[in-house]
Amino acid sequence: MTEVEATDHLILEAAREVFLKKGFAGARMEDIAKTAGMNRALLHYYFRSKRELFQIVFDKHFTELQSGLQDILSSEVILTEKIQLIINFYLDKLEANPDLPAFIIQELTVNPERLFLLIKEKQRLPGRTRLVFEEQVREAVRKGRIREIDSRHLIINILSLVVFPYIGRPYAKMFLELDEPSYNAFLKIRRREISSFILKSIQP
Amino acid sequence: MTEVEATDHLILEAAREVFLKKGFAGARMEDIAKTAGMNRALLHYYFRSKRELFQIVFDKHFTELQSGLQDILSSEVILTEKIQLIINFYLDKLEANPDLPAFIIQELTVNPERLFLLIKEKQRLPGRTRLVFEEQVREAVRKGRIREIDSRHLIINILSLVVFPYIGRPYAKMFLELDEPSYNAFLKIRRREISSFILKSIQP
DNA sequence: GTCTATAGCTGGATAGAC
DNA sequence: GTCTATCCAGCTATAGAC
Repeated sequence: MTEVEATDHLILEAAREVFLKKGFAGARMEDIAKTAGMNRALLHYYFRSKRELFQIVFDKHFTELQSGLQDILSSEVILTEKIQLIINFYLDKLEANPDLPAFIIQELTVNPERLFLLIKEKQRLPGRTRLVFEEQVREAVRKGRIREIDSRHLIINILSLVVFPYIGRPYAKMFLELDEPSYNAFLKIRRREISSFILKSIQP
Repeated sequence: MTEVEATDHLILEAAREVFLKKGFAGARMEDIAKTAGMNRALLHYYFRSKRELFQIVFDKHFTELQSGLQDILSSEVILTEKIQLIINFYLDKLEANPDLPAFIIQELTVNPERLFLLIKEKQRLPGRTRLVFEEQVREAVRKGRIREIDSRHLIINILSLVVFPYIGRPYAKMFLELDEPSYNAFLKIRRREISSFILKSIQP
């Protein structure tokens, strides 16, 4: 790694940290600079603008999540195991980056057009992989292995149960009256809870 | 209603509209003023600051949601019906105010301390009503009417399934490749889907 | 009460010395 | 490449005329 690459990397790490915690609007170039151990001017020397820096961080995280999900959806494993894989893939990511969902959702809400550019760029429309999953669900229903259910609702249900406790963390903490460590413990146990909840609900 | 009250009300309505759509940081006093048909100076004449205006709007919506939920949780109806009531209460609110969850979550994420002030002010800790619900769930489990489940996970599951499709709307729309009207239709059907999903998953 | 004008601050971006 | 100094836009908030 050359020195420039190393500095690039240092800045991107700092940017990741600050943007994930504060979002685009809330983040200050000053904070990123300090975290990276330099001043604002140098930041702008390496990356023209705040927006550019943000896009790099955002695109990396979003693409990682999305292509991970699509890989699993289009893979050739039986339905129940596939559901398990999705849950574990997401929860692993979220345990490592608890702020990730809020970060992504907030940006998509402010800036929904970006999504289509990103998807087109990566040449990977969700439709195709979703159709594979849809067919698999229909097949399972036909064979009587699960109850009648629309695959779109199923996938949204899975994502809801996995992601909401992270986006809604401050609310859930208050409601359940748990402090940070207790809430994290709650989330740990929850991994198993989500699986059985979903598997139970699609039983024939 | 006096003239002052009418103007107050006019401003609060405008503020509600703008804050819900843009959040605190994204909202501009100029936008609120225009929506209310006046200029910024007059806004400041009626409400000292942007923060004050925001708090009024936020507190009203949050308290409404929260006390509605607590009323249902502590009411005396059987468990399955109670679940149904929660789902319908939330979905009615969300259909009328699709931006509400993102608005609330975003503020709580940036400003979690406010929550405790709000709760204390209203003299209404969630703990007590949660305990009623907890006991009800335990009772249902004991009587073999539902399977063994932790009431805390159950309530978080319900909220997840109801709220996520609204917070994650831009993501879900892209993933399911639906335009705005189709997605709204999807959400309409979903109301029934959520009920059966939950009720199925807690069967003994 | 309602307006115009403007003060004052915050924060992204750039110039220019080293 | 890295820094200090500075510019400038955007926005909240207030002063002051009417």
